[in-house]
Amino acid sequence: MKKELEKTYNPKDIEGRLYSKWEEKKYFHAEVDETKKPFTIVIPPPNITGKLHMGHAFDQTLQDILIRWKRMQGYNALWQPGTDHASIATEVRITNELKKQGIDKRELGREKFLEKAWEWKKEYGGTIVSQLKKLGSSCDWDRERFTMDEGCNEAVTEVFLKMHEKGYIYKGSRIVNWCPVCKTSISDAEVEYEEQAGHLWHIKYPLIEDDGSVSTTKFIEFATTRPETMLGDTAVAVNPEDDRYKDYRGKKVLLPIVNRELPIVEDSYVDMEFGTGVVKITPAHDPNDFEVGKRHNLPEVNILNDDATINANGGKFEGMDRYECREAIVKELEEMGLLVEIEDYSHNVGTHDRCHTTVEPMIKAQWFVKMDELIKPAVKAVKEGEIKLIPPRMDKIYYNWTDNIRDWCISRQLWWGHRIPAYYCDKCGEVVVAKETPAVCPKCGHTHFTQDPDTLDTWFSSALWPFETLGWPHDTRELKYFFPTDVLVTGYDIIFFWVIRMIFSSYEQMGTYPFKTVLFHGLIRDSQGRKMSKSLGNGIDPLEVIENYGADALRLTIVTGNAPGNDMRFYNERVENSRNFANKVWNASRFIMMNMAENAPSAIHQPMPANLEKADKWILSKLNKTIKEVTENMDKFELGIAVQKVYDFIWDEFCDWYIEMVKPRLYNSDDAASHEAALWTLQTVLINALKLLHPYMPFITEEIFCTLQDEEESIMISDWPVYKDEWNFEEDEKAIETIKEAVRGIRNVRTQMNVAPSRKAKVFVVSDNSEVLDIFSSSRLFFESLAYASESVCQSGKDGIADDAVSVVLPDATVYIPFSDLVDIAAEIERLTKEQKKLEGELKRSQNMLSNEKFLSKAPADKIAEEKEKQQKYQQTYDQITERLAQLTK
RNA sequence: GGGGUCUUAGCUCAGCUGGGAGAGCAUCUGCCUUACAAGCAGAGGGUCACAGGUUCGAGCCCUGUAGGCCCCACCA
Repeated sequence: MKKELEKTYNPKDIEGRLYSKWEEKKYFHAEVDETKKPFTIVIPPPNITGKLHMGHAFDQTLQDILIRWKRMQGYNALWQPGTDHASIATEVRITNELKKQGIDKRELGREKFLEKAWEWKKEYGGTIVSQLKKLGSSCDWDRERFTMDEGCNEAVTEVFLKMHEKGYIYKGSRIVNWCPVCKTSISDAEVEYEEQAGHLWHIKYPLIEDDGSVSTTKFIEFATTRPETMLGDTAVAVNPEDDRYKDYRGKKVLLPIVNRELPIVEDSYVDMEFGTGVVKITPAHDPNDFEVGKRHNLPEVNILNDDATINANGGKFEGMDRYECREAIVKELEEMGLLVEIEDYSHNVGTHDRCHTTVEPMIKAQWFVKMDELIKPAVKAVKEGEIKLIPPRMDKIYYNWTDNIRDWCISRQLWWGHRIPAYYCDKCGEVVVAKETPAVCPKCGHTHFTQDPDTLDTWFSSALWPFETLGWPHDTRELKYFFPTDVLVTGYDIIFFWVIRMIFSSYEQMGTYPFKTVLFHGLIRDSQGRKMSKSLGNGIDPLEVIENYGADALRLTIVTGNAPGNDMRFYNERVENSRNFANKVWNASRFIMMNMAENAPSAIHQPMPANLEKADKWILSKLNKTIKEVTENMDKFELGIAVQKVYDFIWDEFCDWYIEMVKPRLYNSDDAASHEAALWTLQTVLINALKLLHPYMPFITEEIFCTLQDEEESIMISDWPVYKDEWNFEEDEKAIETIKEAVRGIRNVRTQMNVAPSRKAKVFVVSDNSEVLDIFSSSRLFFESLAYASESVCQSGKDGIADDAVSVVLPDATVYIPFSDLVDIAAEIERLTKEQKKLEGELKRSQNMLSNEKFLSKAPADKIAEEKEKQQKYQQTYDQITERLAQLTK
């Protein structure tokens, strides 16, 4: 039974229904099948705290396009989905929720807190998944994973143990970035630098004379942006080359307020050009000073509590907030006459990327991953092309990071996360790294242990994502079959956080790469090119876009006109255009269905009719080329170019030309064979075009496909079109192009002359070439309708054509349209002269090239042939115009 | 300081291995032509930032200049 499409395209009516159908039919599900080639993508797991944003939409669309395309090509396509526990983001969120209920996290205690967190995860963790589904994502939801599920925990523990054994994981007291609000250390990658207006306080410390007295005349002056850290100063430093301070060598200064004697040390770290060339050294609260302290054996005085208030080492300032203390100290120094000046100073301040609190460098005992050895295979993989980054410029960004790699701080002072599998003997403090609490201390034989309270950086578990989701550390069939994966799609903003860490983790644990290709995309920005952010309130909600325009329109917008790795500006006009295209496809399909006979079997499975007409062959040939090119572009991940070609083919060639060409045949059922041929072609081309479009616009293509031919279950499991030799019709392509050229010329002339569209005119096609005449006469039916002709006459001479007829000159024919009442010979001459001038220029360019011996000897043969052909066309057209002008001026 | 990247039509952007500059939106003109006014037909609009170089040939490759953006490191 023939079904019908709704009169108007309404995405809301179809999208939800089709997605449910796909899920029910298990089209997204992939099972190990040795007879088929696998194609695997693992999802960048969205945070469970997350709400769908444009970044997800970008990610998801690209992945879904690839997965759907490969599935249609016959691959066993698995898109492995899951979500991320996002330790800090989630913990902060839950802590705040509790606070609203008047519950303090610490008072609640770890166990109760985790219970709440899991409850929260259960309730909200599914939100993001249901939102991803709205985009049409064909993930294998049966295989959904969570970075903190049992399997992932097993994987994490396994990796921690192995790496600890190899010495890649160690515990050490180092300067770490400390967030005083989240009260945890964070990795270097999580620090975001912000330009902030601040001050440079010029301060001086008095010199201590040889006799031990404090000088009232000699001072060492320097500048600092953080005066409160003077409480932790344990030296001042100068450059050993700096002659200005050669008399101060080996001497001491007095730290005011605290009254501690500080040595003057010499260290090449000090930049002589900056300020006075003196730096105060606070080893416990500055990474550089920490290094200086190590070199000179300076004491480390920690002055801060975990919430960035001053601790007991700050003496009378104890309990003050760091900024409060800053003011108090400056005031006191001023009173003592030790404050030289205050200078406005803008500088970069490190902040926590999650809460934007200014981080404090602090010395803490933390767990680290030693990077120097681990990173080596990851560098090699990209250098030798085992892993391909797209676009290629990402290589350099990648190396820029790997070349400057530092050890990775992986411990977090949080509760929501994978707990570090390290146990401390309650008696002797011995550290045992193990899967479970050890029974007996290997050192002292004690039997009570306390587990390390810290959890691991979220990215520690995400780094294992490509293989832990497939069952590792167990040797599963899935792992053997689907791993290594094929493509990773993600934004360039997490190349350091995630991509690199997955690569080195995979080489370390699996001995091979995690994916062959990484397809990077950029950021989606607002219409003014600004980053979308909560504070600016300029974010565009993808769900709202879907609501207004449909998921297909959103997807098309995201992929159109974007080259890999580039940012894109997003605004509604672009989505509107996509929606209009969807509407175009819808209506063209509706038109074709309207012309199909009731109860007639769809033509798709009929063999190609023997009596295809020129126009039919032309569009088939065009389709054939489009199939070839689109597939090639997709093979190279040039999705923006590929979809543009599908768009142009459907709108320009198929809708604007072919459908218009066949209308007379459809409306006239006298010639049944011609009618059938047109219908067969319309359906064949439509179905194939829909298939090409399906990865980009899954819903609308499915709806049309199923309505058009209900014997097929779904377009998403149909075969991807392939180039067919029997669809290649070079001659017919050329013939139709000639007619198109004539039609365009006629329309053009009519517009210029202000001829009402309703006014039809007789058209004469004159040519010496009988083949050309044949083309026009055999295409008479549609040529006349497209060219607003009342009738068309093909002839070899000018018999019967008024001398003052308007002419459209083609390379091998001239079309005459007699408009006795509209003719303005002067205007006609002007128009033709203009055209002639244009051609003259083209001819000149062509002739110059062809008379250039170097071009002839060096250019490839096909380029030369192409140019010769062009020149011939120009010459023919030029000659005819000349002749025509001679007639008119006679 | 190190690295990356961009500069193409009024706007937003494509332009694949070098071979006569494209799209969408906007503008102008004419059309409700029985698939589509979310449409159709036509038009205008670009020294491809600038200066050199390589090449028979450069928007594309190389060097430099100017301006914009991004990332990394961070100097107190």
